[in-house]
Amino acid sequence: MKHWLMKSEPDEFSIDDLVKAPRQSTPWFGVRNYQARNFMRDQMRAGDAVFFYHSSCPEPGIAGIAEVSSTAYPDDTQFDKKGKYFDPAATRETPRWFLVDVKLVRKTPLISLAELRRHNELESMRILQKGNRLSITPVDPREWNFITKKLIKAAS
DNA sequence: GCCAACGTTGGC
DNA sequence: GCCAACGTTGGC
Repeated sequence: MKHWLMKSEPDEFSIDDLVKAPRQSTPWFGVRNYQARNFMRDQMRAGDAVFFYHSSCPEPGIAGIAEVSSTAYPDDTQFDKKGKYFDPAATRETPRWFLVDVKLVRKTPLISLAELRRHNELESMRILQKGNRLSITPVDPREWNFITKKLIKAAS
C-alpha cells in the first residue's frame, strides 16, 4: 500500500464536502498535470492512504485522511465542451486525463503547513519544498506515520 | 494582490 | 530540439 497527499482548494471541494458527499466518496476530477495523472493512472490502487490537503486558502494544511477507492478511469470532465476542464485533444477512444475515486476515512484536526514545517522529520516532504506545485505527491511511510501517530494524535 | 517557481506551447 | 513567452499554482 502506498501513501499520498492530494491537494484540493476548499473553495472548490473541501474535506466537509467529502464528509457530505454520497457514500463519502468523490471522483478526483480536474487534474491536468501529467505527473499527477501518471500517479493516479499507474501507481494508485484501491486502499492506498491519502492525506486530504487544503491549498490556496487562509489556512493551508492537512484536513483529513482518505483512501483511494477505485483504480484509474477516464475523467469525464475532459469531454464536457461547456466545462472548464474540457480538453479538445481528448476523445472517448483515447482519453488523455484519468482519475481515481477518493473516499473519506476521517476528518482530522487541521495540521497546518506551518506546523508541518516545524518538524525536521518532515523536511524532505515534497509539499514543503520550495516551488512545489504538484497537486498529487507520494508520501514516505515514515512521514505518514509521524503525521498520523504524532501530529494528528496530539491535535485530537 | 504579489510574485517566485514551474509546466506548457509554439516559433524557429 | 531549443528556449522565450505565457499561464497557472499557491504561499504569503
